[in-house]
Amino acid sequence: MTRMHYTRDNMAGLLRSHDINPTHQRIEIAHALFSRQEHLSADQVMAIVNTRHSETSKATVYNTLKLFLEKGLVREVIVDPSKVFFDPNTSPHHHLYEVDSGKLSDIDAEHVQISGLPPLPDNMVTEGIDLIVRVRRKA
Amino acid sequence: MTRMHYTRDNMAGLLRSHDINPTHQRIEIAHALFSRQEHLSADQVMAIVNTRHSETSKATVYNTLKLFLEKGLVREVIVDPSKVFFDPNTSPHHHLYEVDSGKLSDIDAEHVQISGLPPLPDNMVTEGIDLIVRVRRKA
DNA sequence: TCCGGATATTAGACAAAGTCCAGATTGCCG
DNA sequence: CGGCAATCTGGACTTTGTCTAATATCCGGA
Repeated sequence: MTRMHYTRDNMAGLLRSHDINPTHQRIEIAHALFSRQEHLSADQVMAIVNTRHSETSKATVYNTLKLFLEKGLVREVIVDPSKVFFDPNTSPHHHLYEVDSGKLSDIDAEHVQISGLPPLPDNMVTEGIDLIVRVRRKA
Repeated sequence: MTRMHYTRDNMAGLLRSHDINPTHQRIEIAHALFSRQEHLSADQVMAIVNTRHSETSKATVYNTLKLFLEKGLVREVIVDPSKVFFDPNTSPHHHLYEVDSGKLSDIDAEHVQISGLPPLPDNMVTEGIDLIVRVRRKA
């Protein structure tokens, strides 16, 4: 996979390719997530987008992140009871969570094997498997 | 493992064995969790404990659940962004989460193998590995 | 028994994350 | 330009959880 530049223009294309109407606010929010390639909470996204002067309302940030989620542009990572993180990396991967610092990083799923899971009932489909390794700094 | 009765008297013993002073409120909260053997949120615990007449304050419910957590009597399950579940089953196991209904059930860890996780940095220790299988009812 | 300190509990104010709504803006198409 | 649909907005609201200062309970010793 070639390294690409996450310019605002490219964001517009990315949004369109996911069937999302690329408005100014949506482009800024996508840019915040993708240019950093980091896990961000809604709060953090709002702070980034509104650094210079307030441009985007809280409601829009939440609506947009939910929209991105539905359209498969980002993933939701639930590791901290107090806030949800949004992950611009949608390729299969797991997470490493440092409980004291709150730092969250990716674990490539490529070499991780999970076996022995019991079969699901017929009327159920797997939506996703989340593997979270919680670590702590040694005393 | 023999089936046991989760009487309030047995709860007192259980608390003592975990180095917890068995007060009336703590016994009631432990009883709510262990007699049901279910995943309960703080809200649900409070509702159960206060069914007949209000007996236990919100602060005490939260304090007590946090205490149980520290003492290793229960586990915390973070699957729903809006609330934390407390799990009286502390033996190694994973979770199955039905996203539409919010129903949460256990997956015994005995036959599940997870391999290929990358090594941790030297100064880190694993606190726990959470595996959550998210399922949805077929359309 | 009574006292004193340590431990627990409480009500209610507070904080943070997220939702909701009704009105204002924007952008597009004829 | 006029109108419609989609989007955005401020702000009120809800929910989950925390904090604090005051009160209650428990227990050991004199």
